[in-house]
Amino acid sequence: MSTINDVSRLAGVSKATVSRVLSGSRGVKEASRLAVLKAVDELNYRPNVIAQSLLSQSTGCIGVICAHENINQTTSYLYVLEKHLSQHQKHLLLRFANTKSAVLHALEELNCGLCDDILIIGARFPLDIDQENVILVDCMEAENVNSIQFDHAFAAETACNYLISQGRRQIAMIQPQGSGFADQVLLGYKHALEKNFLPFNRNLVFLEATSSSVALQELLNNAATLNFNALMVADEHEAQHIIPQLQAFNKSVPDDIMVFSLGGSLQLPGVPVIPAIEYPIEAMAVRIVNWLTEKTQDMLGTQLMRGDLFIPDVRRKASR
Amino acid sequence: MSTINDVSRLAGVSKATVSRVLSGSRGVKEASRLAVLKAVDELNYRPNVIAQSLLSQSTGCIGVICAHENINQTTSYLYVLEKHLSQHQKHLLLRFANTKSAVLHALEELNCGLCDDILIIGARFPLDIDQENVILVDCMEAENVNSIQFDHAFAAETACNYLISQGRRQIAMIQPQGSGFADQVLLGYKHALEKNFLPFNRNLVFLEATSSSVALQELLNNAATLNFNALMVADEHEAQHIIPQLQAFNKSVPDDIMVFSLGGSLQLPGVPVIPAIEYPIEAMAVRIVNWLTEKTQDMLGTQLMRGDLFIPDVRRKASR
DNA sequence: CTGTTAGCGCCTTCAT
DNA sequence: ATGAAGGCGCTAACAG
Repeated sequence: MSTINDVSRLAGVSKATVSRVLSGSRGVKEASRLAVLKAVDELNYRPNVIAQSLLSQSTGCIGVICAHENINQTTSYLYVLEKHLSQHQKHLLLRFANTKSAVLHALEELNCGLCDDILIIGARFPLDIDQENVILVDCMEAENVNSIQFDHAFAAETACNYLISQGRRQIAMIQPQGSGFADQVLLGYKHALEKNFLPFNRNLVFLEATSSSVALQELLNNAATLNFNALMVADEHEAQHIIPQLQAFNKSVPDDIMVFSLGGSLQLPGVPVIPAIEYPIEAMAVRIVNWLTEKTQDMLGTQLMRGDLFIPDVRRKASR
Repeated sequence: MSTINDVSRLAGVSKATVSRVLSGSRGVKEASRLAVLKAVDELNYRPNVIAQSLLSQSTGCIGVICAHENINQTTSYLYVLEKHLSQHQKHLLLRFANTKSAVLHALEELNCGLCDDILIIGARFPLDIDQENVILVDCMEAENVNSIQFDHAFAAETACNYLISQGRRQIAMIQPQGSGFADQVLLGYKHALEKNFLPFNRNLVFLEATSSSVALQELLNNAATLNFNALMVADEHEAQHIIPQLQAFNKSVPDDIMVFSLGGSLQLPGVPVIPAIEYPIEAMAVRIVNWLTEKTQDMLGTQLMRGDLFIPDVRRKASR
């Protein structure tokens, strides 16, 4: 790799002039400007970003630590994030970490000059971090200033309302252990019931379920008395586990039981499409990039991010 | 962030001594060693990797450009790669790029001092790159020295043999346009037929299919005469598109038609599990990391990577 | 054993 | 308009 010295020598000017030409060339004689450009082209010179980083004290690298349990959930995040970051000449440095210690370890490794800022996404365990350049996205227990959180109560309320509007008044709910949002979800769930003058049945609700399978079995064992006709689960992944089990018990989806995902739908080919709350990843990415570039407005933590209600289009079921 | 100067000042030694203590401290008086360590701890000092990189001319960053069409395919790659890379203190710099120009653009941006080496994964378009520090993984037309390629002919042959062993002698095949491996796959397919003394029926094979849907329709329209009972498709994604369409035509899978994926199975919950050729990602990651760290053995291009035959365990169908 | 010196490649004053 | 010099934070060679 050729350096600025090579260029300056070949062009017969000083390093300073080369630098000037390459960064907003103003106050440079046209002749030397051309000489520099020619030398640059000849040597195929590209300024070393590391040296620039050392000087500017910023690398343009954003560390992204994916703490989500199931990786498929993160894929769409990553794709959208990378798109927005690269549009702003920022680089995405990827890390996976499923436990608190793993996250902290990754944080340590990334946070020693390599990354300007760090995103932690989808952690389902408490994470007492309070660094200025770290922002938590969809993590639990983030009283931190820098965080983007989802409005799970609102999601649950919307979901209930939708289900009720579809004639489903016996709504069961399973939240896996350690989701971290059980109380918020329960709040929204209860709100919706209250507003619709429906009673709250404790036996329909499984918060902190060790196994969603077992919770489902318990629901099914009491199906005769509970008589539930809708089931809210945490995310698409859960839903796709649950649905075959319902079918195995001769419950058709959605006719007998409508399954609703509170955490987005993957919409992969081959899997049944179900109604869901879909969090606007694009909008989130925009908010993140804004914060990364502006750094002034701390509009991150001010308001919870609300998802959209996604309803499967039955007509398009078979099409691509 | 505190620098080595702060530490040396606080510890009352020179920068050099600090550096010595932190990197394989030998030949340092115990007293000053402890003083340095104390100062380091007090200031919470961590050496700036950028400055180190400038000196060592290597950043420990590996650029990974995902050129796969469908992102879900890349997720498992990324996860495994990141695991192996971070174990070797290397960082994964992620980029998505679906077109040749996008890949070249990303390459340009990553290849100016930021990344030591760059991986391009799953490009389905020709990519005439010949840089020492770039390695192509599962890309088409990689006569390049640095590449890991999959043995698609072997995969097709294995697939056919398996299908024939299952009593499926009328094997259809759909390869999407621009997969880049159509000829290799065809080779393996023909080999298997020959070795089993089966005739080759041109109408069963769709290479360079603009739309796999249309190809399937053509197959189904001629189902009476073709009478096919197996169908090989490029990957799981294709398979999950195809299967509902088969079912819509009252063909049951796998009873009437066994669908086989030549490019791995995602094994997501909710989607039917089908037989497939599964490429050993872990082994691939090991090979890649070996090359990145050793750089000596060019065992990358020497042999094609062969996949394993994956057969769904029917008994476990309903379990997690 | 330890401090001084000289750069890694770049950019930014400060003179000229 | 342009060159020389200094320094970003660190390490390696060279003296002591």
